[in-house]
Amino acid sequence: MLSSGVTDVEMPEKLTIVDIARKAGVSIRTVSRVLNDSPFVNAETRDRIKSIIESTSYSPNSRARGLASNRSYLIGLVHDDPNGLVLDQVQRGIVDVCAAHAYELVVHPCNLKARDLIPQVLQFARRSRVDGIVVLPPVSENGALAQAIHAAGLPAAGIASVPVEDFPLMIVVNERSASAQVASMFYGKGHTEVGFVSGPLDYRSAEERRRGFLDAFERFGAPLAEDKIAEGDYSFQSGFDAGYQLISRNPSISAIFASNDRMAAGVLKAAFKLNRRVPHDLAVVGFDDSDVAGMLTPALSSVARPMRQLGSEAAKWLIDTAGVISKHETRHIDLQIILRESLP
Amino acid sequence: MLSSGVTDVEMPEKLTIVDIARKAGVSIRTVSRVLNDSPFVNAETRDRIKSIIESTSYSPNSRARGLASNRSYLIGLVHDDPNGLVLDQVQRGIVDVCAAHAYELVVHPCNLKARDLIPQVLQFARRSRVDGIVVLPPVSENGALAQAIHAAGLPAAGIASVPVEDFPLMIVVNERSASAQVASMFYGKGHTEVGFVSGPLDYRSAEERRRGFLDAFERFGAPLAEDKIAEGDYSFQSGFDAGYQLISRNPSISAIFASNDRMAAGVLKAAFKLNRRVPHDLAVVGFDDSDVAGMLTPALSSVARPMRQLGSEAAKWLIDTAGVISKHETRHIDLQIILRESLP
DNA sequence: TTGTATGCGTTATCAT
DNA sequence: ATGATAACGCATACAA
Repeated sequence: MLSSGVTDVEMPEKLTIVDIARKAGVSIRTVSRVLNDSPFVNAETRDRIKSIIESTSYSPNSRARGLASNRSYLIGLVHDDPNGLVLDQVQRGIVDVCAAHAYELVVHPCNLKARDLIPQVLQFARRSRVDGIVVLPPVSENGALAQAIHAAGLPAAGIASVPVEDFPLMIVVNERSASAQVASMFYGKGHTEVGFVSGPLDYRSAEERRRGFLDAFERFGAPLAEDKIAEGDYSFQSGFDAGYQLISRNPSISAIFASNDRMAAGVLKAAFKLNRRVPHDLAVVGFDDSDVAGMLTPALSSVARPMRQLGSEAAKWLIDTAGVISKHETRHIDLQIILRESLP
Repeated sequence: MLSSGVTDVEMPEKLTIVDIARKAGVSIRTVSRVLNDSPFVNAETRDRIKSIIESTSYSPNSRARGLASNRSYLIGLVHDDPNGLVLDQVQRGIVDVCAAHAYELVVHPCNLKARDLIPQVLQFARRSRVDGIVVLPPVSENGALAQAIHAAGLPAAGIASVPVEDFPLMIVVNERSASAQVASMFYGKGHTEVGFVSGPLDYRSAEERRRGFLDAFERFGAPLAEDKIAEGDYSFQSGFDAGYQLISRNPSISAIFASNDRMAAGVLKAAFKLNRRVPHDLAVVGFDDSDVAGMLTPALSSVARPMRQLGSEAAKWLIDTAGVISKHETRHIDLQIILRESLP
């Protein structure tokens, strides 16, 4: 079976549970007990076996394990184009937890706009036989997908800005309230004439951020006029266009909140073109606290989501419940605004 | 075995090869042949079985498959902190290929500076039993790790700026020559007084980029003086410091090449602080063509690596060779410079 | 507390 | 061209 290629040197022969059992002079059943932390093992026996396992580089074959126990020890991650920083952080958060439980992380980048998104994701789950999946926004906002996942009996943790039914674990990132906080900061610092760059309104996150910000200003008795609101599509260019429009049409504007960092970067550029100095003439705040925030000139203040922690939480829940889901659970996460140069 | 939790609705019963065999009125051996594209099957029988598989949502259990064939159908990705864009692109590139071959991608973010990096990576490979791994820079630059991986008999594809021995497939990204191209562009556009911001010289990539750029200017007969070279650590702040120093000490400088986009962003900021207009007074070029490049003001020209394609190539090789490595192979990849506003 | 034996869903050897 | 059947490495019902 093994190849005879040139690289096929004496690679350490694969040990099995049988080898360990023989070395320890016990049956494989006992070794299995030790591997699975069964309490019904003589302490001394357990220690002996454990030390043997330590000294050899034995690692139980998770495929065999999964085959016997009907689990895969795999967690899936389904996402589409979050900014890179988010992706890295989430993955690390998940792996942090996985490593401690001998689980692995399988990733499935997908295309939110694809017609066959749902069958694709389901097929991924079937093929890989992951024990559960973590779904990131904006994919997580797709209710039909969540429903399909649920119907397939696949444990899933959704991370989104609003509760999405059908996710057994729903981690709701409180973007609306964070956006309201941005409004408060603006208002508190004396910005009464402000602009808002919305994301595409078919994204729930965009809607949340919008409502949070606009409603707050209404409560302050200073609702934004139509011409102080622009809709972008989360792209840099759309942010530039929106910013350019807002600023040139409303010379009195002293602050702009953009629904993500990309668009905020576009606003900064528009301000530059229009000779507005940030933050002197115009304060700007973005959303995501992505990689770029600190690299822009001026550095961008932004709303941060603790993605690594969220990844860990989701993974921990999936592993702990081990497929036995007794009831759905919703958690709410509050966000923090990272202040940099663009909002003094 | 199955839980009785509330979510445990009628989930589509799992079909096995036995079910398919029965439906088709053949033995499982024949179904297995079809699944593995064996030529020794009657065309008609094959079609019948295939259509049955299509109509049911049967998907072979890769765990059982792996157990029997001693493969996992898993590809591992080992990396540490490339910029997020790189990560997403590489993962998509790998998954593109994996999906077509019923493989999955398992990720292992690690810490390059960790003392136990090597045992950690090896343990990851043992535990997950991946069939092969892709190692991204800068982790791939660690020769000792490559050696250990090789000694463990684990098929691996390394992506780095220089050939690293012991990687059966070595994809060398020609960063030196790309950097020389940047030098040529500078020189061709009349920039003779230029600055260079190097990465930390214990990174091979930093060394390559440095050599490429500096050597080129030597060949032009315009070698850079010491005070036109600064060393950063790939961070934004170090780029700012380096840029500030270079510009203030050398008022005549008309172009700066920074070894990555983060530092280039810092240079842009330094230029801004020192009232140099980019690109009018100062041209700037970065490296990575990361997410930020297009979002900076002015937009940053940068050297791009085709990470998605590289991911695909690496995965394809790992899957095609299927563990049977007859000889080591080295491929060279040329890069492209993406021109934006910062280099007119 | 420990061991025996069966089965998980495939692949692959050996028949036929 | 097709079919029994023994692995593969482990978990677990059942015995002891």
